Amino acid sequence: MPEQPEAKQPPIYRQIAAELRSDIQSGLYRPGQRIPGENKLMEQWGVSRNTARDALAVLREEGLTDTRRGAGVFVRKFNLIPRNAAERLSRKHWGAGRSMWDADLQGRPHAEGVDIRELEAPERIAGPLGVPIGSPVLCRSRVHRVEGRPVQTSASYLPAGLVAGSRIAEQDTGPGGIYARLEELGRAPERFREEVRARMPLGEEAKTLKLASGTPVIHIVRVAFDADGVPVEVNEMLLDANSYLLQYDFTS
Amino acid sequence: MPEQPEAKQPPIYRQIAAELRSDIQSGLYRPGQRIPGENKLMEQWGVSRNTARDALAVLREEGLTDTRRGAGVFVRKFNLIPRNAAERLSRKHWGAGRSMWDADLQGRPHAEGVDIRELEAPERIAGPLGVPIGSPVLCRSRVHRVEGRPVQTSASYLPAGLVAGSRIAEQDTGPGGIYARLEELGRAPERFREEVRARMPLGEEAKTLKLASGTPVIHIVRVAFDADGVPVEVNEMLLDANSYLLQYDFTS
DNA sequence: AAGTGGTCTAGACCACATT
DNA sequence: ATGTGGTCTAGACCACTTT
Repeated sequence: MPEQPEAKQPPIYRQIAAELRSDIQSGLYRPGQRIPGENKLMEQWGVSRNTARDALAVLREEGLTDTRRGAGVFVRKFNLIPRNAAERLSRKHWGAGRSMWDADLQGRPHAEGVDIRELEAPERIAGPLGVPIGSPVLCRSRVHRVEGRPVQTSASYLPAGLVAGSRIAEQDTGPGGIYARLEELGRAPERFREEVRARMPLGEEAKTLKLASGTPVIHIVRVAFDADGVPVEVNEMLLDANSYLLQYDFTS
Repeated sequence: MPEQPEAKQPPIYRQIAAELRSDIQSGLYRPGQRIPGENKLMEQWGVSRNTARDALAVLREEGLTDTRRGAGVFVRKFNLIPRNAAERLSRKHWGAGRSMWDADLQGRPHAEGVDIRELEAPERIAGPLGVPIGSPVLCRSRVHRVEGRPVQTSASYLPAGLVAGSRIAEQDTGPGGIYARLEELGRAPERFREEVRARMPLGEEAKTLKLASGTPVIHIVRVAFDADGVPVEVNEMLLDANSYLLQYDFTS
């Protein structure tokens, strides 16, 4: 009698991961709750430390768990900040003297310090901004925080010639922010384009956003155009993907 | 003389990863090119296999490299498909009898097989679609491919009552697709909202999209509203984040 | 046949958090 | 003080790809 070829089993560490995953998704382990760690898995499954680690690494890379050294492995909690692009940038927001950032948080606290410098436009900025590579641009960069936790970095680039002498180059840009100032210069932004990518953070990015592993970043490049269709600002943002829900409205 | 406290070095595997990363970003290793593998790193750095593996795992999780068993580790190539939401869904596209999918690819080939079934609306669909949980909906799901490579899964949900008897429930929905059929029913989509998240794929998702590890997915839920603001369709999509560049245009 | 990455064991020591 | 995860070694065998 010919032997039935056994269906090839996945490796042990994936079996362990699969069981833990389904226990999380079934709600057996709830968000914030602790799941079996390396030592427990070594016992329960009779595997070595590295194999148990491999299993836990799968879940960590899937973003399902947070590991805290010395404490254990915990089911991750999510807390999405809705970010409606059109609403944030509608004239009534900056026209009324509020900052765009307020729109996201609906009044929640946020600390910030703006770094302002003039530099030579790198290629990825010069292109969308419609200026020659290396030409002088003003860069306003900052880290956005929610309850002390960094969730986004952003850098706003404007042609140096455009903003020279305006409050845009100052720490406090005044009521309505840079868009209100651009309007005073007769270059109010009319149209926007956002380009959105998602990828894993590089070493440095993960550090500044304090990202747990298994957390992607959302990379947004927004170009603001004035009434003549001329770019006036390029804003490059990096968002903690576990903290954001992007919303885009449009019509046919 | 008091000793200067040595700046704590990062672990070896991170040092190795950092060097390889900068060699990739500096262009020393170009996309598609092979980088030192486990055995090479064991030699060069005098470390054990697992430590070399840990270093390569960092790059893999950052999405910088692809590893091919038996072949080696290679710098990843990117090939972004631009996806302009508004353009895809503009009336002139489906009005002219073309499928939305064509807009992305500009004529590039794509195979597809649509799976059609009626099921009870799960919570995450029923909510946006504005129907009770468990009520009957038609689901049209498929895998989108570019040059044979799966890059997206999508599932379109419509209230069963709305589409009963129309070609929407058939394999071939006819010229202009389901949106043209909805228009014939007097329920043409007027307004859309897309909600965009990014996260790591779960085990099954990674399999169907054939995702290399270190590749996030972009999760889009699009709701289409008719002229009265009533939802007529919910489309849930999962995109290979390494294959897509999303574009959104809007005005202030 | 030779080389590559994938899985796994059995130990060890460390840094950190909790008790 | 104890337990946790983080790093690392030194082996081993396997599956796969390339030559």
